[in-house]
Amino acid sequence: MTRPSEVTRQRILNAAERLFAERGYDGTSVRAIVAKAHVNQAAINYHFGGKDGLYREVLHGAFRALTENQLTHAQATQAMSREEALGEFIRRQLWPLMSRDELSRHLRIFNWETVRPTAVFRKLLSEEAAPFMGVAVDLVRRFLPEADQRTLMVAAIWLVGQCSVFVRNREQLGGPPVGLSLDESAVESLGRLISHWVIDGLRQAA
Amino acid sequence: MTRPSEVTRQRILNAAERLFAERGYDGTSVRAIVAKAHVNQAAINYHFGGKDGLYREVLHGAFRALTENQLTHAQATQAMSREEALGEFIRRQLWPLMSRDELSRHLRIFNWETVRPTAVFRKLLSEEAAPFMGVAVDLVRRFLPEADQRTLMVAAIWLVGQCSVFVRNREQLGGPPVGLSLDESAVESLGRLISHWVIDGLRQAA
DNA sequence: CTGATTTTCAAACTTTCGTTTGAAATCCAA
DNA sequence: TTGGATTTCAAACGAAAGTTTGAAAATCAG
Repeated sequence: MTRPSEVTRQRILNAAERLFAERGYDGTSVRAIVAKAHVNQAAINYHFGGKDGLYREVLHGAFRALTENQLTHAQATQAMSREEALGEFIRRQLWPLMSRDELSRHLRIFNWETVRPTAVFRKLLSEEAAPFMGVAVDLVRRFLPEADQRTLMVAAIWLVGQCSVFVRNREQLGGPPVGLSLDESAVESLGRLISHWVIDGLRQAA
Repeated sequence: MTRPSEVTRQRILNAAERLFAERGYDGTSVRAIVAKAHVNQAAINYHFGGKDGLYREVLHGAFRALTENQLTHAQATQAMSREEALGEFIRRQLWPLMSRDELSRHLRIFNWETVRPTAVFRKLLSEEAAPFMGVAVDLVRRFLPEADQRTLMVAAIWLVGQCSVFVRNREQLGGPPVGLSLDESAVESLGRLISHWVIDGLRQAA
């Protein structure tokens, strides 16, 4: 295990993550990656066994970072009231709107996968997404204590989706015909609005 | 204008729409399209001036069909109560879950554009999406008559996004760890749940 | 039917893709 | 320092991409 080779690996991973997030797997060429990473053409095949292996590694990294981010903050919300916890959850969902570059990048990679899931991604999801969904289920359960398993699951997915339309389309929302500004204070008020609607919706439903 | 050439055009458009929806622009080769359409390799360049021109045409067609579908049904909801109208809106948003193949295909093409918008798509959106958003704005205005322009717009986008998480991820939701069945009756009850939460959320907010 | 126009076709062209190759350079334990 | 292993490098390979070409076929007005 030599150290200098590790910086090459890391340079490739870093460049690849950015390009895969920006242009997707098909839209990213190996030559574009090695150019951005300032490494040799053959380095990808040497270190990762090919474009596929590199992508697999990037995907794993993004997934690890995202779940880690979610789960660490989930503990903090245990002590809050259900309304505070939900507001906090939604605010964190809106984080990518505020130039959280790394987070946004990881989400973007997932967005590509949403359109056309890779086998690798499907496996990753089915094996390791349970804790992530568990956080959302626990959250809605505090509003719907009597609901059955299926309703809880639907509510959890619904909750996760509340912000995604804003996060996913933030570029388009800025221009016509919407013209929604999304600076820091705008995102704050957006979070308040969504929290308000969601809390009232779930409260009544109980 | 000769008629036989029109069937070639149409065969190409049909095959291309399916493949672009399934695999995206980059993932679809000209050779795959002509094979599916049973036409000659050069036909795409002859009739559409290239892969780009063909994609442009497919995108326009999908957009036209979607807005048309939305606007014709919007008139029918004018006579309903605001709750009925909203329930109807949400039910229609869930349509693609129930094997509305053509609709699903058009939506899928848009989903690819959401990840990485084409210049063509951006132009299309900024010039022709206003009536579409208008329907949603009119709908939420009946719940929030006193709200300002920006709040209405946010609420409209929020409303449109209510179902997209289910529609967009329907493949993954079937498998672990979620295991959500989405047959006809399940989609019905899903629509009722979402309508319930949204109506209560907006009603309280007023 | 005739002749000009439109449309189809097989084949080849150019470029770009991911990958392979084998030698040169570098590294590190002994 | 030395010698074997690891890592880098420039170059080339074969496959697949989008496009072009020019002749053959089909079409339609007159």
